[in-house]
Amino acid sequence: MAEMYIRVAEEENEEPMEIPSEDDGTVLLSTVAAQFPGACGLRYRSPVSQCMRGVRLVEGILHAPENGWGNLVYVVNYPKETALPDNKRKMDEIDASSATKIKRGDQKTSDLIVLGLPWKTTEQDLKDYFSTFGEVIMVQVKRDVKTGNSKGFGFVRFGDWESQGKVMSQRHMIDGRWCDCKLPNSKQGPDEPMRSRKVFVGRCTEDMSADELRQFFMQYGEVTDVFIPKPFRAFAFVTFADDQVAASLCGEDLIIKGISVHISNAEPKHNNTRQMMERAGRFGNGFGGQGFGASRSGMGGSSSSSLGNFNNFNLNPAMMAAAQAALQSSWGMMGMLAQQNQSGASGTSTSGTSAPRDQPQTYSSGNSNYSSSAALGWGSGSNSTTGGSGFNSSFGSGMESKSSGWGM
DNA sequence: GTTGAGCGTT
Repeated sequence: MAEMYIRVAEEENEEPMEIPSEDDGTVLLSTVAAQFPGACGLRYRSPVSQCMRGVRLVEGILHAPENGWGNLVYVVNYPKETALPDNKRKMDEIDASSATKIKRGDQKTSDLIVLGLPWKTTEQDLKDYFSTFGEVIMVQVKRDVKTGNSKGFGFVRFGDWESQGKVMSQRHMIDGRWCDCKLPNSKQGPDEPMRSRKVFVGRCTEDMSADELRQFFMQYGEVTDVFIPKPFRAFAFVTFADDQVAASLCGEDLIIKGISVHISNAEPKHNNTRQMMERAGRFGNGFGGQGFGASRSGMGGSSSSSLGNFNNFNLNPAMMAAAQAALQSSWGMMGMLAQQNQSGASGTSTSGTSAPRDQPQTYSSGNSNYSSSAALGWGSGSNSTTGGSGFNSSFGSGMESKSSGWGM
């Protein structure tokens, strides 16, 4: 079938945009969503019945009505009535809604990190590419100071919120590589696990591509990220723009390409103190025999000082500081392994290797290898002034050592 | 085979 376009608009009487179809005459929901972020379907007014009709949507693919797409204007469906993008609101509505929007402060743009850049990509290349989405007010390519080589990532900032949203909601082919644009870790506030926007997708099969997953999950809400570990491990992560969408899917079994996958909440990536503490608590009975971090619900709330939670245990401040230092240092937990038995210490160290980039990379920044030989003594000895139990008990489980951000 | 890469010399 020859290339064709269907006409799509935000509202029935608004100026339509032409959206390309696939060779087989279907239209991908992702194609629609690329122009209308958050779109979850299409509808149209039947010339016969004068009623609105939904367009058939199967696993991210929109199928033409019986007599083909024709010249009708298709109207975008959004998951919720309120999801209409602000820039499409009518003027009087803007005045009404902008006050609350601005008060919430979620209109401000932020630097976005651009991951996966080809080594050769320059700031000019970035600017040229991203300018098609809106006004670009800053681009950077991060380089090794000594060599001047690109580190393979950069930053971009847009002048307006809508451009930023659109850029974050899709992948980008830049100089021949797929790149992702996300909020950098430094800008991601601490996110309560319970309100995570990311879900874990278990029982994936190898033939489910990231793109297919994105198209599938798009029906529930705007998808901002899909992650499939390589090599294949039968699971994936899908991040939504809206935490409520993520929450609503948890526990569900969904059928993708005929396969039942299981959705559950994504465990936090263990790379910050609190999360490591919580996790540590789940393994060997850590501190004072109490378990450590309590359950999520128990810990909840205070996004501020994660150390505050230590007050529940009889550890003196020096130990608390040292504990945090140890957790964040490249020694990870190893430094804290007391001379004791390691009860559950086989751990889940993801093979610290691999640089699965398809371009040769030579100048890597090594962080890694915690040689298990050196055991810092953490006995009950001289440190403990508060008498109580020290760090005697085992602190098992291989912890990774990197420290960066709130990866959710 | 059910828990993830990489994050900014200001």
